[in-house]
Amino acid sequence: MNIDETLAIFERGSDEILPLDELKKKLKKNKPLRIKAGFDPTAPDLHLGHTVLINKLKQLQDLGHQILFLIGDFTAMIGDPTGKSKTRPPLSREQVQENAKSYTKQVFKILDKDKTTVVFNSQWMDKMTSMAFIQLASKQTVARMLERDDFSKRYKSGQAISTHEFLYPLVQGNDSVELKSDVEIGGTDQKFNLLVGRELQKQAGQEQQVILTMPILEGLDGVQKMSKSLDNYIGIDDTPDQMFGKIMSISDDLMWRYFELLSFQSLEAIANLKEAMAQGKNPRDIKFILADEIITRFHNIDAAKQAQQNFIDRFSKNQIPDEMDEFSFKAGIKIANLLKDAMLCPSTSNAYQMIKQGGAKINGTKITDKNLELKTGTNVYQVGKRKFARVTIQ
RNA sequence: GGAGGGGUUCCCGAGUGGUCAAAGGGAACAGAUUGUAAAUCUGUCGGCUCUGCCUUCGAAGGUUCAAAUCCUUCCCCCUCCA
Repeated sequence: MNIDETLAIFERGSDEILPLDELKKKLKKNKPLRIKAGFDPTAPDLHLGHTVLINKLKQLQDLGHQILFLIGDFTAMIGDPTGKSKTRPPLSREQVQENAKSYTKQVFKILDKDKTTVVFNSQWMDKMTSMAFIQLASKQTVARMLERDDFSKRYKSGQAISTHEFLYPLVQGNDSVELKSDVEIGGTDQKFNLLVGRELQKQAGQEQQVILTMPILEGLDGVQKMSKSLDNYIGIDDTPDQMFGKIMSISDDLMWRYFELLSFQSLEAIANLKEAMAQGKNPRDIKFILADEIITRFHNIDAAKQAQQNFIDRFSKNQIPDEMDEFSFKAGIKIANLLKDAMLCPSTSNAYQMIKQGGAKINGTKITDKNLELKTGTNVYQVGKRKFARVTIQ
């Protein structure tokens, strides 16, 4: 494989490679590159947003480069301010370690475990003296820190920035010095932090790392980035049915974004699908294709087919799902309390509203009377289109 | 250290003694429509033993028949000056 071909793999789907010439130089040495990617062990459940980056690591790993998978257990205790409009609450050491364990386990569904070097930045940060830490802090000015987009936004809009948040980019940059990384990969929101790594390596007299940024994947809402805390994510541990449902719920525009960043189909194939939609093909069917590919990747093709069938049965044919939570109550319970206790409504007030609006059903029949006397037996209770529970009245 | 501004229901943000469970927007939820999409329209959007009752407006006290609104103390945030 020649350098141009290799470069194409680096570039595919990436947002920026800075500076590109340096990457070419590094590749010309014909040695495996040390490729660093850092992760905060804050969200123990990986989602498709993370996989955009991990897929890239996998591609580079397959080219024979060395992946340095850095778990920011030390930095997690600072709480990365990147992309946050608020100070992030720091995690305890116990939480961090637990998260890190589950993190790596999931990552190795994609990366080759034997070829990946996992490191924790507490390995060197715990040993750093306060003197060394202050020296590290002296390597960057406040004005430079405030250049960072999210810091300056928060500063201008009058939101709090704690001093320790300034340390985050420095620690991350210092990690690059410790690891002598050739390339660091991160999301576009990490650009500033990645550049600090270059800066610190230069000051340490090292060859500077090249930075490669990957686009941030939008969550199901299509606006904010996919994240667990915003509950707009598709987890790689989600069941096939969950994945299918979530993928189908995204907007048509977002579907193309997902194709671009998550599909392994060629750009040409994706262009053909777009053309087909313009010709009148139902966008729903194209979404099916996307859902199939992703579910096949994390489960298998049979699961994908089954999920699709379940989806069609459930929604297109308006059937109720086979599996749902089951509850049992004593006779005499009021309908509103039942809906609340069966987790179908967050409160009895809300339950009354749902009944009033015709959103509550028993076996598909609308509940119209809020004082309805419930007969004993087992029935399917439903609120809205997707919340079901099998309830037994004793 | 000094001066000033501010903390309102999930978020933003009105509200300066009663008509305030608190305007408006966003998000969310339900209904209609549909491709369980988007857009649109309608409604809801603190809790409960639900045609009524109870609890909220940074925290704790106080004044008052009555407080998100006034007073006191405390906590937190921001701006300018040093």
